[in-house]
Amino acid sequence: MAETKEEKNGKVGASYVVSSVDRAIEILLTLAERPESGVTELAEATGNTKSLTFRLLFTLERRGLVRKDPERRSYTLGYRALLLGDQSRRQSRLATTAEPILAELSAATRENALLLVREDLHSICIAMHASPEPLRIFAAVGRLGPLHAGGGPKVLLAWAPPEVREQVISGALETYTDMSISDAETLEARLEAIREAGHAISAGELDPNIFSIAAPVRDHTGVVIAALAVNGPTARLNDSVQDNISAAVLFNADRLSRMLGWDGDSAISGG
Amino acid sequence: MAETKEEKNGKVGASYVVSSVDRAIEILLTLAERPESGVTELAEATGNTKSLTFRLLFTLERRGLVRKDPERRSYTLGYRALLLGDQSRRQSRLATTAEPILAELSAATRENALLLVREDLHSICIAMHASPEPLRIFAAVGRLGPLHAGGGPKVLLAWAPPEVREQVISGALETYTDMSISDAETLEARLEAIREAGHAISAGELDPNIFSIAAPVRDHTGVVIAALAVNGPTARLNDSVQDNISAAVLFNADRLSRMLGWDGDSAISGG
DNA sequence: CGTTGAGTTTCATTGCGCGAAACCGTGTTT
DNA sequence: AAACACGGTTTCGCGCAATGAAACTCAACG
Repeated sequence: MAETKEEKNGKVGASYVVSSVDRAIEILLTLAERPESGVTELAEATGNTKSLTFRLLFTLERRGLVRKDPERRSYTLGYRALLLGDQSRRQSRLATTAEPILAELSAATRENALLLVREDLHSICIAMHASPEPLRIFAAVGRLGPLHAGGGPKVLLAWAPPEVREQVISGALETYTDMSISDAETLEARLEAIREAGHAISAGELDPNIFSIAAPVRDHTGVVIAALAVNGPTARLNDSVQDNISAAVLFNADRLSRMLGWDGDSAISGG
Repeated sequence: MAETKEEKNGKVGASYVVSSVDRAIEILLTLAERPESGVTELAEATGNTKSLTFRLLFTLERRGLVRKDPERRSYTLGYRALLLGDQSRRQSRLATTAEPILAELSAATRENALLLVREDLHSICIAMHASPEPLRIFAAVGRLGPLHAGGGPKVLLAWAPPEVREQVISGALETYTDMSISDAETLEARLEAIREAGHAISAGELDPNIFSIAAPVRDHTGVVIAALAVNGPTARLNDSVQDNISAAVLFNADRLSRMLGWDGDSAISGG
């Protein structure tokens, strides 16, 4: 293994990366965030030449991962991408098991219910059920986030292996709002508090108007593998609502853990 | 444009395709069908060398499109693929609009409800709602199928542009069961009948135990852009069920068309 | 009818993708 | 416990395929 993943040097991280493939993926991800882009626009966004961008799009289109708009002036993600997303979900025991729980949790709290996992030094939402309310937080499955801000992410970080915690804590703690934690010691203390309490409650860390309440999900070995979270507009949060949501999140996180084969004690904090 | 897509010659279809990207996509698609594959297995399945397969997987993993199993002996689609699938759906007006209709149609008929579109000479399912029954057809979004077999595909073909129809009809009509249409004239007659009736009913063409009832969906210009279909086990099909499902499919296909801005007459058959 | 800006195509050059083969580490057989 | 088998990983060097630059085409606009 050694340093297959030595990426100290910003974006260069070469080693075994096939660069054309990497650039193609970048185009797909760009297109995911910004549909209806043209060749030139994508070329600029990804920093590649027009010719290359054109050829990559051509390749992707042939496989159905990308689709030309009829009017022939822009590209969008193609229907074949649906297959990848769908199969990815099916292939994840965690995501499929969580689905009904997310539905119930969302119905009970009337807010978004999400399931997050950690991937390297990021959090990623792998499943979600949207709030029934007209005013709701927009969230998308598959998008990367930080580990040091927000309820779900902090839960993941609190129970992450020490070397991960250290890397995050000693790294640059990006601030998103003036509620974001930017100080290493504060963060460490908060994580300890979260482990103690068994869940995290945060508000305004990623966006001033969003709160999030989250609890850890364990696999059959007791390791924390995900965070079950509820988030919504802070406008709807008050003490009694907070207590209700906390209880629901804790209950359902525990239930999910047990569905995954865990039979330990909810109070343990090892990870 | 000219012959950018000249692929007469089987698999070679070169022109603007960046081959490493193409092979990477092939790995993703293989992984979609066959999770938990190892490097060697994938190398054999895709006909590439181990080294190349390894490098491509490495590249894909770095981007989260692929994920190593903890025990380090196999790969699975990664969580980042969820983003592509999800965003692809969101970006498709058709798919998002159809979602509630599929849910209702499935609930009303107690069978799978699907929405299919044509992509070149294939059909592809872009959205579906599964039957509530324990015995149900397994179907996956994003998978390619033929145009000449099955209810939905035949609807797509019936209203496809003439050149597409000709290509399919004059091509090799693969047979899946002994009910599959393998004869050009029979197919042509069936398509005409489908246009006449405004919907298609077929049974056992793709699989001996599956029936399918489908109707066309039109966009605001009146062009047929999709097929709304219900499929299920032939064991549950009888005359009255067939009538009910046909009515429900026709009604909902029309409703969907109108939600997409069509305001013409259901009886027209132009494409 | 010129101009602009997009997408497309050509071309030549060379960097990097690629296959072959050695290497390593783990689990299995004797 | 040594030998084996099998998958994943790494190295190496060749040659071609990926790439950037620039020409070209075509619509849209005025």
